[in-house]
Amino acid sequence: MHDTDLAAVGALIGDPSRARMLDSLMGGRALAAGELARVARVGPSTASEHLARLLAGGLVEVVAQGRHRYYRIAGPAVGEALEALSHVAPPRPVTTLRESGHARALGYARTCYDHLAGRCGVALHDALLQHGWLTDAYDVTPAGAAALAGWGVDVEAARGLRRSFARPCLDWTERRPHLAGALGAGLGAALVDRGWFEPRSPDSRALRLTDRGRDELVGLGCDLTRP
Amino acid sequence: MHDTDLAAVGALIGDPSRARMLDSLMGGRALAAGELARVARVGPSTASEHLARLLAGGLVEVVAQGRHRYYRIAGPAVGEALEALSHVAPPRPVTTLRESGHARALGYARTCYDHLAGRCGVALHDALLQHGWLTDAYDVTPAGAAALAGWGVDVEAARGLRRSFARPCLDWTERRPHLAGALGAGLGAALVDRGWFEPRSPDSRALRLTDRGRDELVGLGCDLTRP
DNA sequence: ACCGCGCTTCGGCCCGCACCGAAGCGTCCC
DNA sequence: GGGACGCTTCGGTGCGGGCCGAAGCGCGGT
Repeated sequence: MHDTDLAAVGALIGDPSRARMLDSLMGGRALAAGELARVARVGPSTASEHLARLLAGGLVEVVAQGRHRYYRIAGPAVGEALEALSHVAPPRPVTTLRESGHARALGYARTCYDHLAGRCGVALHDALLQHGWLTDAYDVTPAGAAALAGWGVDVEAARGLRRSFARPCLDWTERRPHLAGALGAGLGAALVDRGWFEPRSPDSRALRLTDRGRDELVGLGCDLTRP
Repeated sequence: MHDTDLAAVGALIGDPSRARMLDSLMGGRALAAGELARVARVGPSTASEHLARLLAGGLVEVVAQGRHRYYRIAGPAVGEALEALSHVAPPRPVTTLRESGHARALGYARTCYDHLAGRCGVALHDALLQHGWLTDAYDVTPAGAAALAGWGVDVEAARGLRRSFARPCLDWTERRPHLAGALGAGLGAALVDRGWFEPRSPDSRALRLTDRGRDELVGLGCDLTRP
């Protein structure tokens, strides 16, 4: 039996350089150490030390490919913890036009570890419920499974994974749920594969909704208007 | 529009003294500054400074009563964030027999901000579902509402609150859901009022299951055996 | 009114951690 | 094979934050 060391994990997240790294990794992609040094705005040696701490603390995992070392978030629980923390984190007022655009983009569509979040994520979640493809017990109906298969989402495969199948994940920008779990992850990947969303940059969580994506989501009844 | 400052909230939690305070406050009661100084094992002046930071950061709120200042967790979102962080926090191995007992007690029954958690919390959640008092969409059936009313839980009042009615909260010791939301909070309070659970100490999250509570829960079909 | 108590604020001290540059190791490419 | 590149480790530096004791303020009780 053990107790947990909240202070240790808080301190890991509590450094600005490490927080910037985790923030980028929440985009769901694995990033190389050099890239993480760049987003954190520190030198390579400093980044190495920070990454060693995140690794030892279990928040990230690493895969070596030749001389490149790719780091990624260690699993859904870490993603969930960071998203939950975002709800209680103080706002950081934006000071430049560039930051303002980035914050707006995050609020519209972004990756929350492995699934779609933001305005678009919440609208999609609502539409799935509205169409009866998803039940309010977060199960998929036969009609829903058929429709999602048309999008390239294998619902049965998602069901067989050793993680939560589908569940609401409270969106920090919308304050309403978007879809998480194995189903949310499958959907997020499929919608990028189909070209409905594309990454805004290689090291950011923000996604861009393409014209095709907008047409499809609006056709589905998603309310994408900005509040 | 704004972005969040993950580092700032991480740093708040990342100090051992402040983490100990938050840990105690997750017991759901408001604690006086002097009590928090004691649990954090620092002097009054240091405790004041830490509390000022937690207050400024929005993690706690304060109520003054005469010369006493009572601090408590600022709301359910903070409780949820701390619980989610507990899932990814490194284990802190216990080094004394006293700590070992405390850790075991936490795993058996504890307050997770305002609802019952641990083995007992999960067993109760499962029994509510098993009896059909709670649906898998986390709504209460008429039979459930009647039964819970018999326990002193006003289900309709819980439904009218400006917070999530009922939802699963993943338990960090059991790795399965216990019941959270307004319903979980009402239930937690009622079971303490009825003497099924009592606090182990004034500044700890750990609860003791009374003989009466055990009889009632076992009679309900709860599996309280330790793994 | 006076004293004790709870709590906060302030100034000073010290330790830990983030940072850097340099050096070293391994991989990749020509 | 040699050089460039990506990354890690190490030693040294400096700064920030936690800690304490002292002082001050307000409340409660006699």
